[in-house]
Amino acid sequence: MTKKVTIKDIARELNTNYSTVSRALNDSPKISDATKQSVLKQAKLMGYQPNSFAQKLKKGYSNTIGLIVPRINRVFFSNVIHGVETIAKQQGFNVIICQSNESVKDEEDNVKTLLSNNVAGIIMSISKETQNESSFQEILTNKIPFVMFDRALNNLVSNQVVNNNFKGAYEVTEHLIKQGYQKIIHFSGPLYINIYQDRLNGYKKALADYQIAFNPDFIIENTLTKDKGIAAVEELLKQKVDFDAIFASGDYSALGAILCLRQHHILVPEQVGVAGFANEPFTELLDITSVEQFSTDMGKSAASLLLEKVQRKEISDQYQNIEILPQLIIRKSTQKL
Amino acid sequence: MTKKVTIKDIARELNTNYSTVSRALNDSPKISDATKQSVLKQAKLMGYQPNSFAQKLKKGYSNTIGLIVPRINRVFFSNVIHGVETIAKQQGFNVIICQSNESVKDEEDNVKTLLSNNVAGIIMSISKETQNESSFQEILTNKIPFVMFDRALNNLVSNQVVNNNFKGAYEVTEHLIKQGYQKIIHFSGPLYINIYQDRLNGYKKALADYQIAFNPDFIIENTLTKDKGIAAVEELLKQKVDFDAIFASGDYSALGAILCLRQHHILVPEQVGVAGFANEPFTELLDITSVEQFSTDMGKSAASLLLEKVQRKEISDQYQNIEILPQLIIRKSTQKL
DNA sequence: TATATTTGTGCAAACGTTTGTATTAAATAT
DNA sequence: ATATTTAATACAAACGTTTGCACAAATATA
Repeated sequence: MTKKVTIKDIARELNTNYSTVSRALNDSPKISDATKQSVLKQAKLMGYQPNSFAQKLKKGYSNTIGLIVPRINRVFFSNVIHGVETIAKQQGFNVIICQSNESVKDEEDNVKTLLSNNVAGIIMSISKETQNESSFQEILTNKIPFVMFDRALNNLVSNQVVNNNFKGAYEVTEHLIKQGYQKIIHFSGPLYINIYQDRLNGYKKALADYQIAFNPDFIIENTLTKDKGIAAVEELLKQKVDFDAIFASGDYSALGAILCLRQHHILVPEQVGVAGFANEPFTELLDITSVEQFSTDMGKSAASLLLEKVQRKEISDQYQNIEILPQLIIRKSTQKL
Repeated sequence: MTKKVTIKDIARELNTNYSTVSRALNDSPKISDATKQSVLKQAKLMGYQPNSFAQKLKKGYSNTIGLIVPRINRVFFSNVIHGVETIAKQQGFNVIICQSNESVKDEEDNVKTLLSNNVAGIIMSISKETQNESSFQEILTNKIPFVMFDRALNNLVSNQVVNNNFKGAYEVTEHLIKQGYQKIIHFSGPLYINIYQDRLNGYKKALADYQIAFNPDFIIENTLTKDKGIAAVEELLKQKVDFDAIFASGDYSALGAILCLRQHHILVPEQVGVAGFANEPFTELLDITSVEQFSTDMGKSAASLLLEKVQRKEISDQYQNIEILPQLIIRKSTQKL
C-alpha cells in the first residue's frame, strides 16, 4: 500500500502547522479564507483522505450504525436494508449489516461485533429462535440507542417499528366478504409468533363484524410455503370442505393454493378467491391480491428513529413505537365482482 | 453514554502496566499464563470492549472491506451480498455495503466513503451509467485490492468474477432446439451492455451449430420487462410471425410472453416454448425454464478473491479472472417432449 | 561462583486526528 | 505613541491501542 497522505504532510508542504490544516479542513471560523483555500487545494493535489479511525478515536464516536437482520437475501429484509441505507447515507452515517441466520448464537456474535466496532446505535429484527433479550443484553447495558423492527419481543420495552398485522388481515378479510365470499379458509403461520397471531385475530374480527360465524376448522396452521399451500388445498378438496375463499398469511401458500385450484379446474376468482400477505414481487406478476408491508418505509422509519436518538446523545427512557400501516392490494385473484 | 473501560483501567485494577494487559489480551507468548488468566478475568468482569478505532489506527489497516452494488434490494445483488458477507465473516472481516443507485455520481461518492473508511479492499459491480474507470480511479491510485463482478468494464484489466453468459445462452438455445423448437425468437437487453451481447452470441452460435439459419428479425432488442415482453408477443402475433419458441434474456420478459400467449390461448410449451434467464424466484414457482447464475457463489468467489489479495498485502499486477458457469434449469415451459 | 540465557514485565513512542491554550502579528482604541 | 483588542496561527496534549526496547528476576551454562 502506498503511504497515506496525512494533515502533517500537507502542513509541511505549506510551511504551516498541522492544527491549522485540521481546522482549515473542518472549515473552522478561526482560519482565514486564504489559508483555507490553499489547504483545500493542496489537500486535493496530494490526494488527501482523512483517516477516519483517527477521527473516530479522537472524537469518541462513530458515524456508523449497525443493522441485524435474520437474512440479507430475503425480499422483505433487503428492502428494509435499502430503506435504512438511504436514510443513514442522507445523514452521513454508514451501516454495518449483519445476518443472524435465524440463530441466537449468530445474533449474539453480531451484537459483539457491532459493539466492538463502536456503532452509534443498533437496529434489529430478532431471529425466529430468539425468545428473550439475552442475546442483546449487551446493547442495553452499553446504553446505545436501539430500535427493533418487524419481529420484536413483546415483553421488552424498546423503540419499535412494527407493521399493523391485525389491520392488514382485517382488511383482506373484509374485502373478501364484500366481494361475496362467505366461507373463508385461513392459512396461518405458527401461532406462537405474534405476527401470525395478530393476523388471525384480524381475520376473526372481520368475520365477527360482518356476522359470519367463526369456524375453527377453517384455520389451517403452518401452511406458509408453496408446497404446503398445495397440500392444504388438496386436503380440503379431498375432504369436500365447502369453502369459497382462502386468505393465506403468506404469499407463497396463496400461490400454492392457486396452482392447486387451477390444476383441479376450479376458477380463481370466480369460484374461489385467494389472497396472500406480504406483497411479494411475484404476486404483482401473477395478479394475486396481497398486503403491502412497506418494508422500505419500515427501514426508513427505523433508521430515522434510531438516528434521532443517536443525535440527541442522551439515552432517554422514553421509547417510541412506530406503527406502519399496511395496504391491501386488490388484484384479480379476489375480484369476483 | 457510559464511560468505556480501557486497558488502562484494567491495568490499574491489577496493579500492572497497560502494555501487559494489551499483550495478555492478544495472547502474546511473552506473557505468563497466570497473568493472562487474571487479565482475561478482569476484562470480562469490567465488561471490556476493545476500541476498534484505536486498534485500527495503530495497526494501520482495517478488517473491513467495501462492497458497491447498483441496488441492494434486487434478488441478484442481495444474493451476492449474502455470499460476500458469509465469506468475509468467516475470515473475520466486516463488510460496508454501498449502493450506487445506477448512478456514476453515487458510485464516486461510495468510493470516497469507502476509502476514507480505510477499507482493506473493494468489490464492485458497476452502474449501468458507468462507461469508464473514472469513478473508481481513486481505488486504483490508492492501490488497494479491487475485484469487479458481473458487470465489468471490458477495457479495464482487473480482478473479475463474471458469469459465462455466452455458455448460458448457448445451452438454453440448444435445449430449445433439442426439444424440437426451430423458430426461436430472442428477446434481448440493450446490446451495448456486454452481458446481453454475450447472450445473443451464444444464441447465434447454437443456431449455427445446429444448422438453423439466423434470422435478424427474430432478435427483439430492449424487451426485458414483463410489459415489454407482453407487447413484443402482441406484436409478433399481430404481424403473424411464424415462431415456435422464445428465449428471453431476462425472466420478466419471459413471464410477460407466457402471460400474453396464455391470453391468446396459445399453449406453453406445446405450441410455443419459453425460456428466461437469471432464475428469478418466481420462475421456479411458475415452472419457467431459466438459467441459474449462482449469485451467492459469485459473491463468495469475489470475496475469497479479494481477501486473498488483501491478506497477501502486496498488490501484484497479476489479475485473476474467475468465471462462474451458469446452469440451465429446465422446467415445464420448454418441455414439449 | 560468575556469567549467559531465558522469561516476564514496564516504559515510552507511535498511529492521525481534534481541540484547549499560548503565542504572534496586525488592527484598533486610547 | 502606547495600550488594548482582535485575528490568525502554533504548540502540545489527548483519544486507546500496539510494539520495540529496556530491564529485572529467574534459570541455565560454564
